[in-house]
Amino acid sequence: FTSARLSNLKRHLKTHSDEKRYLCHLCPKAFRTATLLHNHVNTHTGTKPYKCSDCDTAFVTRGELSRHRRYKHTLEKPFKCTICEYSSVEASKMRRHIRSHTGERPYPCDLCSYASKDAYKLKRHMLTHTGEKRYECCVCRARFTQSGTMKIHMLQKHGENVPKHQCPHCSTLISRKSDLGVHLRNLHSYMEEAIKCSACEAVFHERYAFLQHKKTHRGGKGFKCAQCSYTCNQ
DNA sequence: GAGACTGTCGCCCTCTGCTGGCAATCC
DNA sequence: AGGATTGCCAGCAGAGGGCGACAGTCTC
Ligand SMILES: [Zn+2]
Ligand SMILES: [Zn+2]
Ligand SMILES: [Zn+2]
Ligand SMILES: [Zn+2]
Ligand SMILES: [Zn+2]
Repeated sequence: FTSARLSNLKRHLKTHSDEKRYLCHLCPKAFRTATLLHNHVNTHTGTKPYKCSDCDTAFVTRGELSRHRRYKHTLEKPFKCTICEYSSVEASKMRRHIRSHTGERPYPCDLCSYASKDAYKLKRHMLTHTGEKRYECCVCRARFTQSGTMKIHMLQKHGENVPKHQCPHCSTLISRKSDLGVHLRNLHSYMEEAIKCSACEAVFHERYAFLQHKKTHRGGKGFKCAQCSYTCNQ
């Protein structure tokens, strides 16, 4: 702790020494100031004097209520990113966001070369070293490392009449959206170097069109050379 | 002193989307 | 029969939202 004024330092030192003269009568905890004790007692009694007028949540302090109202109701976001359109309610969120532009990674892992842009991702990453799987499917008891992974397991394995994703370029139906992305990249993206059909002179820049074309050589209508792979349709 | 207000740190949650092993399918 | 292909799947990282708590300051 550092401070420009000696008086502040003296006051700060008190926080280390004769602290916690205010005792909670409902539990063993103690506090430095009456206000802190008061707020703590409110957590026992559930007393939250500041009620939101637009929903039924309530808070211990006025500041918490006003932040809540910015998040949920007024959507006022005072902190604006100078690089993109993002804005945030809290300054710390903006600092965190800026790192997604700069790529700065201040949270290195002690056990591998990974470094994270925020504390939460590092903490989550550490679970990969311990092997902990803290989420369990309540139906089949399978375990997962992240809650979102379990959620999609629940949906895909135990869900009923889950809609699949229709590929916009062919008739394939795919369960997961991200797997449709893989499908699109593999079969429906433009390829710089063309593929030539081994049975004719046709040339393609899209894998799906190439595979569709190859099927036209099948079905017994073609004439196939017995010595090599040459075929033709006439 | 006791509140009120502000700025900050930290915890934990969700939504999102890519990766690579695996097993089913196809030819 | 056997290799190539490809959706299924869990693992795992990117980004952002919401709240609890507290230190410092100011006002009364
Ligand atoms: Zn509200
Ligand atoms: Zn930005
Ligand atoms: Zn690591
Ligand atoms: Zn399950
Ligand atoms: Zn398709």
